[in-house]
Amino acid sequence: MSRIKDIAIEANVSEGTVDRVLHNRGNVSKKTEARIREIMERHNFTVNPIASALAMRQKQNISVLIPDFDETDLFWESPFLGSQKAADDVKSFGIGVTPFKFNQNDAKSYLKAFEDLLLTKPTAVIIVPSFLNETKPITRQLEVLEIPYVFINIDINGFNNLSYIGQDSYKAGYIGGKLMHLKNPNPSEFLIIQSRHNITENNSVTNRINGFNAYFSENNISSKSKTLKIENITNSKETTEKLNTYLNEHQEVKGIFVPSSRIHLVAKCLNENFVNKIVLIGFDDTPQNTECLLNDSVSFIISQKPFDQGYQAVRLFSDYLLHNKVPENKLYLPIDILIKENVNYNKK
Amino acid sequence: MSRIKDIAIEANVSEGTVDRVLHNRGNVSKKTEARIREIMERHNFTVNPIASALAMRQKQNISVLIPDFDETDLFWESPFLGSQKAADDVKSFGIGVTPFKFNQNDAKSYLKAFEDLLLTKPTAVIIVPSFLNETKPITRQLEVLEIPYVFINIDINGFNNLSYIGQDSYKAGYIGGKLMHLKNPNPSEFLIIQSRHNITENNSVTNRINGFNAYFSENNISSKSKTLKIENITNSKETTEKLNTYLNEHQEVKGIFVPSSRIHLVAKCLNENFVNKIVLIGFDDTPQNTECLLNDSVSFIISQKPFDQGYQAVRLFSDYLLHNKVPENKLYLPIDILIKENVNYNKK
DNA sequence: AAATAAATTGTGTGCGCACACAATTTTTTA
DNA sequence: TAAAAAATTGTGTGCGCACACAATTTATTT
Repeated sequence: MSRIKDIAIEANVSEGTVDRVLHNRGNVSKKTEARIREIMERHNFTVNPIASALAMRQKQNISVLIPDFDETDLFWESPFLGSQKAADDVKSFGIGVTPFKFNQNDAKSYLKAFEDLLLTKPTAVIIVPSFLNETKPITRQLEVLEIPYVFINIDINGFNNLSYIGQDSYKAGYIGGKLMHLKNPNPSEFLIIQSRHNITENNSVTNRINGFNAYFSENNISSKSKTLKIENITNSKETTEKLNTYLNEHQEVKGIFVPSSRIHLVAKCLNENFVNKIVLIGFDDTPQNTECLLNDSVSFIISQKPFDQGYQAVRLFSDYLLHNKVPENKLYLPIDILIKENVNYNKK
Repeated sequence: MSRIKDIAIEANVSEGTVDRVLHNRGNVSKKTEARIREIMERHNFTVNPIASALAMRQKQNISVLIPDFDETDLFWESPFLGSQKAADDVKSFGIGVTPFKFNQNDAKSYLKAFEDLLLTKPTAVIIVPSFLNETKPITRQLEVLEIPYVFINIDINGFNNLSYIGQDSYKAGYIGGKLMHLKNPNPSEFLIIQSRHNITENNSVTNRINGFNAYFSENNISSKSKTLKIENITNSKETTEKLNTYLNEHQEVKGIFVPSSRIHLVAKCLNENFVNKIVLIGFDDTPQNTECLLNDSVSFIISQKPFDQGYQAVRLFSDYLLHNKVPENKLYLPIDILIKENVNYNKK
């Protein structure tokens, strides 16, 4: 592998000159620049990233704008851990990764976290765009400063994000429909549960529901679905009451589809007599949901690989910042089908 | 992040001494060694792998002993590509990865490839132990030379391999049983197909079959399975004849389980009139098998993540060689359940 | 106690690159 | 044509570590 020194010798110039054309620093005559470029190309020259990283020392700084997590909702822990793992992988290349957390129920905290973030002068930003309106001014600022950004988990359009990393929600919902049908091959009725939370959150829930329903219509299956809204699904009393009341009144319901990570709440609130009769399908392998698979209260969990979202986003930026590698516009992660028997092999 | 220099200053010694204890080179009095170790631990010191790699220059050399692949059997392409990808990730750390391929039907080529491999003086070896008997002398040589080795894909016991990276075959077969049952909830009869090839190859096929059957017995499901041996499954004529003759004589068969990557051959040879009546479940998302999912001839493919096997093995050794990180004895990869709708998201 | 051997510790160089700064050459101006 | 300015090119240092080699201290022998 040829080094800057080798190129310099062959071009009959000093290493500094090669360095100049390499980094487009200018101040090189067109003639020698052309000569050097030719030699570099001929030798297929690439800088030794190791030596480069060592010389540069922590120059790149990736910031992550991500919802906070606690015991009641651990979902966002995974992307966070993923970004940490990736940070560990790339820290030797002089890339730092700094998380900035916000309350996903409070748009103001989103803006506030971004302010803090901006003060640290990041060279790239990873965003979970929980709030559509507030995301506009944020991305505008980044664009003015020429700081590239990607979205993870929530795929919103009309922005100049370098890439989106996450699930194809529609397809994931579609798979949910297929699995539900698999467990209930005969024409049946299914219940889709929505919570207030889902509405403000993002449109991936909507896409999942559309995908779920599309499976049945596209395949001419006469099964139908209805939607039950539970304002505050984290409130056990409300959920228990609404859910079981509905099911008592609609004995024809054979399955419940929860297009969010809250399937465990539904499983918990379900009356004993329904547990073995109704098929539950939900999203995201949080610890609580995993537990539901293991105790047989939930049949399938569709995972959107949250860990990988964080991990890949950081790696994507590393490649972009270090090697100018332009990523795909959409990086759809695998849609994992988790059951009791394979869920434990997916732990990180 | 503290450097060797910082440790040296605090311990009141030179950098060379710290270096000695760091690499266990000896020639350090117990007293100062203890002092240095204490300081390193307190500061949570780790060497800067970048600087380390730069100083060492390509000293580590990981060799991979892996079956060859061609158009008729692309399975081994994935682990190969995985190792290449990982090689790319770590090459800057001075780690080279060299593949050595053998014919998986020819034990001699296995030994021959190993001979070539040994001549390159590898510092670590990744092995697909296709041949049990021949693996013994191979590993013995490695042990004499104190070269660490791991197995991927095929989990054989009684060796001093640093780790095994691959699938839990039994569990994967068990999941195959569950999926088969899901598609055929009523008591049914299933057919398991074995080829001569499987026998010499490895015991993961056996484990998958055991797992498959275990699902039914453990859950008190009265479905039964029978085994059909097809000597040379790659021979279309033989396969077509044996398969359809059997099925004609056993109309009660509702599903076929192929515990190898050859499900596409079965799908191809299946008579028209059986295609929509019999559920097919197989392993490994090779291009041919993927095609079968997409054209609905196969219901489920269980993937053992062959790409990841190659990738993880190289990464595992990197961590081991560079940071002395001792790996798990068994690194079981996720068991992916692939269907028509999610198979394309798993492409690399 | 001096001489020798052994154990322990210190020093210097290079890995390939980035970047500040110095030196040189070329062009422009007076 | 000499002096000043601009353009171009060269030089040196440090990033943190590995490792060969040199220097020093301590233990052993005569």
